[in-house]
Amino acid sequence: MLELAVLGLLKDQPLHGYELKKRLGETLGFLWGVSYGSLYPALRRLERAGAIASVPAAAPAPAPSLPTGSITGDLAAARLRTVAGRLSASGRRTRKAYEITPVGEAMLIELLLDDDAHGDDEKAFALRLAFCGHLEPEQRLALLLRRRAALAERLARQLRARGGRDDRYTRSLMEHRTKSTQRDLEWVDELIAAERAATGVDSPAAAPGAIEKEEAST
Amino acid sequence: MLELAVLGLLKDQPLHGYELKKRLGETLGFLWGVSYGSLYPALRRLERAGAIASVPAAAPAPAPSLPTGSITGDLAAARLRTVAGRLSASGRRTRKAYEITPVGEAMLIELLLDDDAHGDDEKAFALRLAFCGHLEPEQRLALLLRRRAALAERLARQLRARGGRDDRYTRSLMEHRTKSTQRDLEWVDELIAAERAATGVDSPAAAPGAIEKEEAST
DNA sequence: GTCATCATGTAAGCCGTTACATGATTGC
DNA sequence: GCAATCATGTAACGGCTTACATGATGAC
Repeated sequence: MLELAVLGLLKDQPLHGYELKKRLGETLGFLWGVSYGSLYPALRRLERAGAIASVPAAAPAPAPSLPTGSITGDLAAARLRTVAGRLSASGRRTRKAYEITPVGEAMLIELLLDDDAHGDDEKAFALRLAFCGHLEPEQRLALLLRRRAALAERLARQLRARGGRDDRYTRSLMEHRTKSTQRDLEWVDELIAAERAATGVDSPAAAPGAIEKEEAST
Repeated sequence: MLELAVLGLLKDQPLHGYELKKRLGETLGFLWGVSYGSLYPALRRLERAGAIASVPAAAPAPAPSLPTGSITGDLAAARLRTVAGRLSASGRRTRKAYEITPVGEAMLIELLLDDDAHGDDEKAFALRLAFCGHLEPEQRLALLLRRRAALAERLARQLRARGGRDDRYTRSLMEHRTKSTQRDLEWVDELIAAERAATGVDSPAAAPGAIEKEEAST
């Protein structure tokens, strides 16, 4: 799961560990916060697997002039820009930026499609959805449909599960959970509808509607 | 977290490991499914800590005649009743039922109140809510208020977090998550209101309104 | 020169999982 | 006796966390 997040972020641009952690915590932070103790080992694993490579000298593009709002964050960003400028001239000092390789891109696709879904299920889907822009339209649709099926099954189970603890609070909890699942289902249905509308309704003859931007090359 | 669930279930009645796992998977299953590999070690830990005790000969009350609906389940229940009848006469054969001790009840309260909340946060609260019937009304209210605060803070963070990946899917994801948090907040507010209505509005002078049933003794 | 921050990493541990091993009871 | 299920456990591992150790850089 961590690997999926890392590859997804590196697909956009090369980054070094520290910066990766920040993005994982800030821009993707509504998903989860990672710690160095898992991030750096993960980076080494990915490098050994050939999915990412230490980038030679390219200074990472330092977040196109969007102030974060946090004082320390912006100070850090300013300093980073300075450093990056020097680095492009003299070579980096201590930082190791990584870029994704073709192998890594293949792995990213695989992780996005992989049904196994290690871990949380909720978090796993959220992460996949956040990066599903890198998939082909049919693959994306398949991902959404699988999610829909899982949610539908869960809802059925929840509606069936009239048993066990009959406590005021437990009941309220179950009810709330069922409603949540229903809303999740509706949401995914909207996503599916939007997807179908964009790609050509249903038939394999797809209309050329580009949703956002889409690049596939290295 | 597992310990909280185990103690909460044992507070109602003595159970053996196998049955505990089933309840964790069925009646509380919307929370999570535990495996023997964590359940049995947890039981031994709790026993060593003096929180639970191997029950001498008492046959566990086999779920007061509520058919589960599942064929195998009901068959198993029937068999269990037979066995239990024999056991009460001749002593149990292989099963080890556990009952909660006063120490365990104290630990249960502590775990319910403990703010640390190891693990998932969502799951942790769901679990606490499922067993918060064992708390005093003020403690329960405090638990709900803390949850409310946590959700409010999360919502503020989510509303603030206008940055990072500006991707169609990520945006939809963030929006959906924000809505979910809002609904969770509303739900908790309802619970709080109900709690206040039941205990005496707000002042420490509590009205004697008993919501469900409430026992405190061993 | 010292402090805050950037930056990389290691070690130990937690909390859970899957897979495996074992054996008693009961229905057929 | 054989299979299914009830029932208890162990071993190995997985993924992530916290806490710790290290050091470079720049601001003052």
